[in-house]
Amino acid sequence: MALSHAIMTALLEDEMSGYELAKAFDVSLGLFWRASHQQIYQELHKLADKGWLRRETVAQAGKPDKIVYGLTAAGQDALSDWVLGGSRVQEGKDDLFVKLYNLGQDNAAHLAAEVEQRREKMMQRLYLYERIRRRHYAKPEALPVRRKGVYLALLAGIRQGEQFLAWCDEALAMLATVGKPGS
Amino acid sequence: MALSHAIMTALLEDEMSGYELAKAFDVSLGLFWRASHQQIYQELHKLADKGWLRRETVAQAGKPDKIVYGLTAAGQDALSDWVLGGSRVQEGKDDLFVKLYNLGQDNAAHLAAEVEQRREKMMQRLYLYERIRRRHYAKPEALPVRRKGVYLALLAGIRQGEQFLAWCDEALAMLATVGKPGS
DNA sequence: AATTATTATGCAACCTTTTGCATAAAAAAG
DNA sequence: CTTTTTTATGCAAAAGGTTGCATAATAATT
Repeated sequence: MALSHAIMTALLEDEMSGYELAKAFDVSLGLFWRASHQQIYQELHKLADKGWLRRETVAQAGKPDKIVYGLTAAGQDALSDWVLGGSRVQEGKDDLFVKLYNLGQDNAAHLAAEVEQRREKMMQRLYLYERIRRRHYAKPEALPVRRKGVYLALLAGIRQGEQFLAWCDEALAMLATVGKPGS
Repeated sequence: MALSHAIMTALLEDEMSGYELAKAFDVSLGLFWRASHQQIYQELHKLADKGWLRRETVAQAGKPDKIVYGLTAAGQDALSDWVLGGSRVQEGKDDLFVKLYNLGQDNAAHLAAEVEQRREKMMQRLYLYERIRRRHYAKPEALPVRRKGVYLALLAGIRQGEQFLAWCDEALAMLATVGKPGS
């Protein structure tokens, strides 16, 4: 289970509340590791109980109180150790590829529409990636060490997205020939 | 939940036992949808109870009996309907990308080793993909409709894999500059 | 003035997936 | 002849993740 480590990683630079973490996950680490707010709140409790996070209630003007979490020394150690251990990969699961195994004249149009939709979504995501890249990672060689790692992760996302767009185009071209009169 | 539909998809062409399904998942659909044998056996029971699969015990010479499953008409209908519905994507989760956010002089060598390992694994997988492609999908335009879909899924796997290899090379180059004397 | 959106946290039920164990027959290896 | 591997199926506990609901304060909208 590495959600805990993803959360601690997000807390490396800034202290944050559960709510802020949930939002940060949507635009940064979350692009590589999705988590719902329920999961995050639960995990924060566990990590605080373990002594890897410190919790502090902060009163705010004009907003409800929040509980801000920060890494403890023990948390930092645990995180460092984890990085040096083995990695797990949980391969993604996508209905679309299973559906393609069921391709036929009757569903070719529907599948093409789904591919088109995915293409759109990926375009939007790539747009976000590129904006982040230009703003924060324009000169990757000049970055401080830790940020170079973040850059590499971002780069993986960009490359994968671009490749996916190209595949969508190929798939759409082939799907267009299926279910047409001349086939 | 689409494991059930992945299983039914695998049974589209051949009837199979749970054991055979588990092995087929390792080299075909399973490249897009991982499932353990426990999951498969459990799902087979559910699908048979629902009436979407037919079960038949087959005695074998020199081997234990097996239970062979095949799609029923109801199962085929359910599968067809599912293809026309909306899709779900469960994005993959990979410790490696989270770890990259923790890059530092102390762990750069370890992370490089992990990337190198991934590269190796992907090379092997790509080798398998390419063999399948050459043997069964050499002329994609000439394939029957359903097989064209399978080809597109395979193509996605190949393209993604090739992209990943390229990323690994870039990552290794950058990681090599971290933790070195001149940085 | 009433409704909707945002900030903020959390419980509980359920579903899915993983992990560990158990059984059993036959073939292959040592 | 004993051990290991392959074929074949399954249970049960635990972990991980999703869905739905609940609360509560303030800000913004209609």
